[in-house]
Amino acid sequence: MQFDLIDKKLISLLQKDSKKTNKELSNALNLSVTAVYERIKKLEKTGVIDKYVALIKKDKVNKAFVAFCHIKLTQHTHDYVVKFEREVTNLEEVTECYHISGDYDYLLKVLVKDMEAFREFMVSKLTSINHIGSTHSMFMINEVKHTTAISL
Amino acid sequence: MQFDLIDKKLISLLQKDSKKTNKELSNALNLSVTAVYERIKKLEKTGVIDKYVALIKKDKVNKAFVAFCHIKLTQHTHDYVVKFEREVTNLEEVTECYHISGDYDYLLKVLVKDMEAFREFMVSKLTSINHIGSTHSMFMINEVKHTTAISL
DNA sequence: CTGCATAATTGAAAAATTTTCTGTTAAAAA
DNA sequence: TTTTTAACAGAAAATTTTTCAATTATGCAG
Repeated sequence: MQFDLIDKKLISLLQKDSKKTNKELSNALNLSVTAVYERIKKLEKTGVIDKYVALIKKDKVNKAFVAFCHIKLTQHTHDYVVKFEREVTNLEEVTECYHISGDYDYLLKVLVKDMEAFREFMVSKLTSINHIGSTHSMFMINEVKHTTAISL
Repeated sequence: MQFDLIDKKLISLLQKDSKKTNKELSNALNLSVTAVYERIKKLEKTGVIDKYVALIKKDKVNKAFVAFCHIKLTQHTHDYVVKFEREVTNLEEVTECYHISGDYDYLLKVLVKDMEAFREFMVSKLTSINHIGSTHSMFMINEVKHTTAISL
């Protein structure tokens, strides 16, 4: 699907605040409420808009400690990779896991309460997954920028 | 603020799908619509819920190429740090920027169209920021897991 | 344990929003 | 130019959010 300027503005607005009413959007876009409604439906149907979510402040729910873990596997057989990926996905502390190029195979984002919780996570959860060769963790000192919005 | 089981379920549901109606939520939680409404309002007022957003599929908007950039500064004077952080924040390709511990100072998540666009980003945007000592980039091969939901 | 104050819950009414519908206009294709 | 299709607008219908008044639960001081 291809976007005109109105679509781009609309997507931008919805990425900032999905609770805006169609009337508010229609004002911002100089369109009728129905036109906005139909455009949004189209964005949903074509899968441009994946879903609508509430974003939670992590410090309000005791998950202010963020770690980035680089992980290397011992082997890269299909079975090992699939198993590793499944087990990592099932860890609730892991919010993101990317297979990446470079020295390490994976990059994980891990959210926990504090360093102690992270230690516990490493010892009893992460390193208990088999076939992990080595890990290297970095800790977030400050979140300079973090947006879910993609600019287009 | 402190959460009971209902709050936790509610937060979990809203993190998955913020478009659920209060009636649907009230069914799932065995509560009245108003009770759900009041609980949500409280979560918003206390800042637990930061905001509501639409999540876009990056491959649908030509931003399927994801890079993680490690960056080291030449110096760490207050001025340099502040300036770097401001300029990086202003780059639309950078969706995330974390000040981190370890060998490098920052970790960036960069969204662009393809490798060529990334090259252009590096040459004309990122490295044109002063006081960058060195960079090390990794490229996403596959997104194994990526959720905005924090489990609690 | 009792009474008071506060907080949470409920159902119903009111207000606002979403969704549908019909017809019109604009744009693209024949 | 004519035909077809897509996008748009306004109004009605359906649904949802929000407010309101009253009730029930909860915590605390006496």
